[in-house]
Amino acid sequence: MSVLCIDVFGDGVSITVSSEIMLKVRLPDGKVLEYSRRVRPLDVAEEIGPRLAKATLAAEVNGQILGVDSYLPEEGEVSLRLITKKDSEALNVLRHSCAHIMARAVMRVFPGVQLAFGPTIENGFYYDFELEHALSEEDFPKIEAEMAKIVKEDEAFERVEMEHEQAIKFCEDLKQSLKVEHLSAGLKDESKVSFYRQGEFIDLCRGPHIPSAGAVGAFKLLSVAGAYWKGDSTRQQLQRLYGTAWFSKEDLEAYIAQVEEAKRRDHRVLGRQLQLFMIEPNVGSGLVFWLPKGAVIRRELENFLYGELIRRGYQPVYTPVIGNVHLYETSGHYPYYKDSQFPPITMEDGDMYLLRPMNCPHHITIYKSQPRSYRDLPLRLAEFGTVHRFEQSGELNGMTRVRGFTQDDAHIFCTEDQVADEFRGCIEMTQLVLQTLGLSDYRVRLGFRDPDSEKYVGSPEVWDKAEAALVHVCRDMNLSNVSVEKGEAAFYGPKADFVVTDCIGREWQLGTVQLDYNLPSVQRFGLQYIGADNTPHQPVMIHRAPFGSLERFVGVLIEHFAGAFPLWLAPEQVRVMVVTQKVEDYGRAVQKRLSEAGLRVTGDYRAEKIGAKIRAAQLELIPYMFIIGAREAEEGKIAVRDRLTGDLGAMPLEEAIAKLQQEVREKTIRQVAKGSAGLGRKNEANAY
RNA sequence: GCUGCUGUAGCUCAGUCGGUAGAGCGCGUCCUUGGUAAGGACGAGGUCAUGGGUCCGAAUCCCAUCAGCAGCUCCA
Repeated sequence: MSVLCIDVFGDGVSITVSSEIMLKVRLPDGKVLEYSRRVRPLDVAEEIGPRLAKATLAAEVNGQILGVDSYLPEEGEVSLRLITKKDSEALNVLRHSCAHIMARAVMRVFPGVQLAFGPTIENGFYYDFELEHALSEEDFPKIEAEMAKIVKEDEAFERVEMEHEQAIKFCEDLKQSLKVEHLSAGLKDESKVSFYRQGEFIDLCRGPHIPSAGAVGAFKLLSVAGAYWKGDSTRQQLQRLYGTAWFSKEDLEAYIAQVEEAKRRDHRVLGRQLQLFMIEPNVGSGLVFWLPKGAVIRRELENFLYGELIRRGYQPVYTPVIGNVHLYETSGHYPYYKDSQFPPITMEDGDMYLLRPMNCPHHITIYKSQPRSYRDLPLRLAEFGTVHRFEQSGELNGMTRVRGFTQDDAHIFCTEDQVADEFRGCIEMTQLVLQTLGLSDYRVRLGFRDPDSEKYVGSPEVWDKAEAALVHVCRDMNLSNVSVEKGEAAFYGPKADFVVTDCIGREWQLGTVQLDYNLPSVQRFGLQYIGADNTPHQPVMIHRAPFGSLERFVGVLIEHFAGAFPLWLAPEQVRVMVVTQKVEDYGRAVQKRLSEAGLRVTGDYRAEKIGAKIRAAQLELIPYMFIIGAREAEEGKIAVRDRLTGDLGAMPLEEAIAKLQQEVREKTIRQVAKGSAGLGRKNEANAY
């Protein structure tokens, strides 16, 4: 008698099934539930009788899905991961099943469709199809109606296993040529593959699936787009249909609300509304104009970082934004990256100049300009360096993906012994930057080399040493959320990328610290320093940029703060407004005093009601309003209004100035209210 | 670069069957001088992305180009 043990992933429930349809559920508290008719696998098993082994197994107790999967218990005990509804994994299972349901519906609406792949992604799923008809949103209601029908019918997902050859034949009979290709290419080494059947629909699939379609509580088709077969841009393009699915309607609604929130925070929208930046197609795609208000934010960030650079022993430099092509030939970037560079400028004498795509060769040029001693190291050269890369047109996106951008770049030249300390310093600086801006939710991705790949330069020993140093530093610093990803290294060395999650859950790769044993090498720039032993040695380089680029960083910040910047970054910190024009003179005097106190201030002396002026300032996300009426003018005070909390009452001007100056000095971040984007929300005064 | 969608006033958008353009916000002027999220009146503002084509006639239909959006591919 074969027994199937289901090991539970996560919270310690275990289920045992015998071939005689016996099932026990052991809960974490030790209690054992005898199986009941409500346990799904038994229902399915009974339907197919002796073919229990082929049944899809899933466990549902008292209406809760405990787990899903299906396996053939051939001999003895088989271990099977079981997923509880509480696990994030359970949603993925649900969504993948929903992808099958969607594919089934599409096949019903558009017979003859070819199926490609249909995996889950964050917050949803997609399925790639090949079909003549160009899918559009107009087709969604039809497909969704068919999906709803399938969910309502609540048919079970059934696992079917086949020998490899049998599977190929099977897919040929189904006329699913993409599946045939996948079986004979990607899966060619598998002796056995599985399919999942649901009614008339059957699809090559590893599983697992929900027990039956009814478990899908809510779903919605989202969009359709092109995607290449097997992710290869040289192969045919398929139609990718995106959708999302949840256990309940409430979850779906919450998700849709979150998407709406993201749209309202879109830096491209806020950037225009708040007059932070613009892009003018007549000048060029992907070329950013920093408008006066955006320039304030950038300058404040630069000043902040500049102070840190000096404190940490960096030496700021300025270098040319173009350079002779030879430089980039030596670095190895040209012509290797030719396609993503602006084409070189060719002079009459044949000399070629390149708009620099990176700053490193220029800093290296400074290093090389004189002999270096070990006493000079570490040499830390910093520059807000503007670079240009000709990104493909479809890759451009607001400020987060542009063709001209400024890196808060620096290159550290040091000895191998100094690598660990320097690396630590870079990480600390990046942490400080993120912490100061309230981007506290991030992970550090250590990109290591893939030992089986040959695209990396340098000896394995050096790599091992570098990677070990990184791990050591991260461990030593007690960094949480560090993950090692093999194959993610730069070709010249391992790196640590800071992947930041903003306040609505999206991930952005911003800061980076990279170890480089390649560019200093004899094959490249042949950098040297004279060691204590009076012989030449090769330095190690560290490339680092805490922000990554000012453009992307500010783009992310706009969305993170929903345009409502902390006081020290706010383009306009205070607005003085008068209740009546009779006190305009006093208002202007207050404005002048604020300006002298170093605050960025404007005044609103229009012949408008005070309510209208307040509203305008609220919508412009100005942190403080100093309101002046006859009373204040008489008492020599101002009435302070806080954008977030409203009227703070009257206070002496100097007291208010001190309060604001302190807030600027401390770079205070006042609550970023989730669910409030700031602009465009009407009749929701409390949201601010 | 690829697939699909989109392009009308500074912004957000409407414009039916093809008959040479409209709203709100914003902007300007005037009236109003007020107490914590919108006072009123009047006015200016558009070669309907650009270039071709069909038609008596094109914002509207067709083609091309450019740009934007979503996704793919890419990201030193």
